[in-house]
Amino acid sequence: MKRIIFMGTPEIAATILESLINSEHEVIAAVTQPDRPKGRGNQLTASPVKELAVKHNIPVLQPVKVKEEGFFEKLQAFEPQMIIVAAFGQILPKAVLEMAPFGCINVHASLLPKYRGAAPIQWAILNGETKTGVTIMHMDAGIDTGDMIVQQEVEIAPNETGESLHNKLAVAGANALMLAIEQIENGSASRIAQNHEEHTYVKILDKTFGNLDFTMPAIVLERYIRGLDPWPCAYSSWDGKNIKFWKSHVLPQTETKEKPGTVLMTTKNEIRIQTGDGILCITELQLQGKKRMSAGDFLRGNAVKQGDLFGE
RNA sequence: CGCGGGGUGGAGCAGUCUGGAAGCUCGUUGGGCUCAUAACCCAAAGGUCAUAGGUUCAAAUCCUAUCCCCGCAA
Repeated sequence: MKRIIFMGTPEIAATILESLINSEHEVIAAVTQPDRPKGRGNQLTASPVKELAVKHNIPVLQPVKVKEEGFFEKLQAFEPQMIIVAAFGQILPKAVLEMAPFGCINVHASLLPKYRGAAPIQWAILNGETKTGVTIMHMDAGIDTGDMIVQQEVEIAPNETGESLHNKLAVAGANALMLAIEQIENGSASRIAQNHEEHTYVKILDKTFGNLDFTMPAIVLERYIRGLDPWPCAYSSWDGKNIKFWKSHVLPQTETKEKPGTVLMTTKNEIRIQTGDGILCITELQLQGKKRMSAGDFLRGNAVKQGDLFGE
């Protein structure tokens, strides 16, 4: 039984925090990013981690910067034996990394040393990987470079979305973490250095990333639609309006190539769009201001015609 | 008070500016055609036009308030 300080912010961190709360260990404080204005009306919104912590009466700390004056002392006052970090969103100074006797443990959603960085889940799908996983490691000064304790693989299904994979990894991450903590406690934890030469680093995603470039192959665009679901979401434009894509599949090229982005035809249930290589069939989408709906529903009220161009 | 779109038969939309008998594409049901059909033809059912007030001879349409859904920006 350890006195643990948890640091994390988004949904995946909340899932891991929940498993800690349900474990024999004592979560004595949660550190998360400050509340931010969010959504319509710019309501100040608490992070998922904060919400969960508040629900369980766990003290919440929300430093703007971990390095800010006096914060280290606040942490120290809790006398943590271990610090668990999962998608926290801030770089931790050395003093914090070294303050707990049992160290600073990180949960990362990839099989390190691959996919270091901020968006490993989405990138695994975008790159067409068939498996990914989670890594539990000792944190060091680099970004996702620490020695590894436990790894757990997770299959990526052909229809995997960013959301479904995120959920799988959250569960796997929680399980792997429990195992790692147990091993640390009984002294059996391994400490495997990463093969740094094989590392890859993925960049953080932003909104503009979802703007589909139809000159890319259909097979890649289909991955974008899955991998960027639910955020930041693959989108394009039609008739001057923004339109999000939620579900699609790919057909091999059968006719003469048109300009990428051109609507080749519409059927009862899908919109077929020319890409740089192959045909992308959209089956579920969302027009700005509207709910997401099947392509069939969409076509009943919106006159998408052969020859229409997406993305302009 | 961040900006904006929308709530119309089961689904997706038009109609609202310029008040005056509720429409389109589908779906459903029945019938027909066909070797057959997700195709075609004929017919039918189904809507207090988000809610509550107001203006008017008359409101989906104009005015006021409320509820709900969604896009953008952060």
